Amino acid sequence: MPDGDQKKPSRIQTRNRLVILDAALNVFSQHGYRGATLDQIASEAGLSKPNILYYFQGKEDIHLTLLSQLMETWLDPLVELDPDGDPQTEILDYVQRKLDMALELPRESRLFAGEILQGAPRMGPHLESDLKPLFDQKCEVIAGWSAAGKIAPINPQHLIFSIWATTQHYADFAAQVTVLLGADTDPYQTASEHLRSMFTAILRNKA
Amino acid sequence: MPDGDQKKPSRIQTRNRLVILDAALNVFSQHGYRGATLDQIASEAGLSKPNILYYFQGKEDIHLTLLSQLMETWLDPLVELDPDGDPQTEILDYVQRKLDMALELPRESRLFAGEILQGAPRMGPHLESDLKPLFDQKCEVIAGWSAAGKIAPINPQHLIFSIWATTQHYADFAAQVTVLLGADTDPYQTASEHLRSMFTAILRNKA
DNA sequence: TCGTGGATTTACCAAATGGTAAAATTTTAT
DNA sequence: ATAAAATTTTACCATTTGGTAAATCCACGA
Repeated sequence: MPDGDQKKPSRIQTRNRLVILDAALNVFSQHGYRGATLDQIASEAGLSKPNILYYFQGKEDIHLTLLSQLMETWLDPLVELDPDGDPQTEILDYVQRKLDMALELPRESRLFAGEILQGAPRMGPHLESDLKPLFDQKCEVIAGWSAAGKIAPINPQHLIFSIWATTQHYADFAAQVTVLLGADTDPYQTASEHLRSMFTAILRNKA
Repeated sequence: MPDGDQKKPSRIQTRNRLVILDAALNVFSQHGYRGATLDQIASEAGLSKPNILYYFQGKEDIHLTLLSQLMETWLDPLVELDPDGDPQTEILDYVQRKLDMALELPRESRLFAGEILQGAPRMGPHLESDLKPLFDQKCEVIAGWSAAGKIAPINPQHLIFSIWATTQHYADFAAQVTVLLGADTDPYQTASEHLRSMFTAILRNKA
């Protein structure tokens, strides 16, 4: 009997929890936490509302589960940034990985964006405990490269912000991008080229 | 008797409509359209719920009014980009105006971001009719500068996306920025310098 | 000062919301 | 096959939601 189950989950449990989380990702990423309803999640999951509450303790539990799972995926591209690799390559590859992730997981990107937009009320602690240490660590790596003259002098913190902003923009603001580029245009190719050329210029910059 | 009033508004009307819109901006920008409640808006405005519905036809009317008013303000910095000015100066000044606006009007930035994040269900038409023509026009200006060799070769559409993304990031993701930079650090000065140096590098780029 | 129309409050309402209890059904191990 | 456990459904419930009707209050010009 699930909810706060300790034993290993049955096949049904595993399947239904996945189905519910997938449905919840659709709804939460589209309407935000307060705008999402259990009925909508239930309907999208093809289950009854009480059935959903059999697998999760409540609305907040579902949301929190999604955010926790997402955090790992989300930090992954930054984790892979290798202090011993070639600086230029490492950063450009990081940009590419972030862009790929935004385009492959737009719902996740929007869920994250929505939570931050609302002041991270349910994710503040995760930011402090998971994101900040990694961020600080990688900032030092980039600062080291910068100091050693391997890349242009640059503020590492704001560089990372710029990478996040420009890549996630294509997921979070997809509705706007689509209108402005035309529904037929696929932004991926051009976006990828633009970002590569842009961050190349920044890392080369001599002033 | 207001609501869809035709005659010129009284002092009380003007004041209360402003108070309501300000309160609504707080609530909508923090919780999104569906997550916002009339009770909350009323409470924040210091008025009763029926009193609010005396001035606006309903929740959607308030939201729509906010978005319409916002659109003008939001396009303004781009309107000011002068085709006859010095390209480098014009673009860097545009970046600066966008950053200033994000830091001075964070609620407006978040309201806008939230609406786009949710697929622009109530603003799609405005994007097509107001934003797109201006966007296309300014893209051609930049493309002209690029073709004339006055700035580096660059994709104008994605350049503008990058400007929007990097500047609005400081308003929309303020919760994250605050955690990562430390609550005591004021991001404005460093962000401004970073963005100026970054976009300078891009516009100078020879490849 | 008094009437009139604008402004506000009180008292509601139907629908939707997150959630629960318990009965009914299905799965699983024996 | 059958009992026990896991799963799902049915029938609710209290609260909140957007919104309305009507009574009341109040400002202000004649």
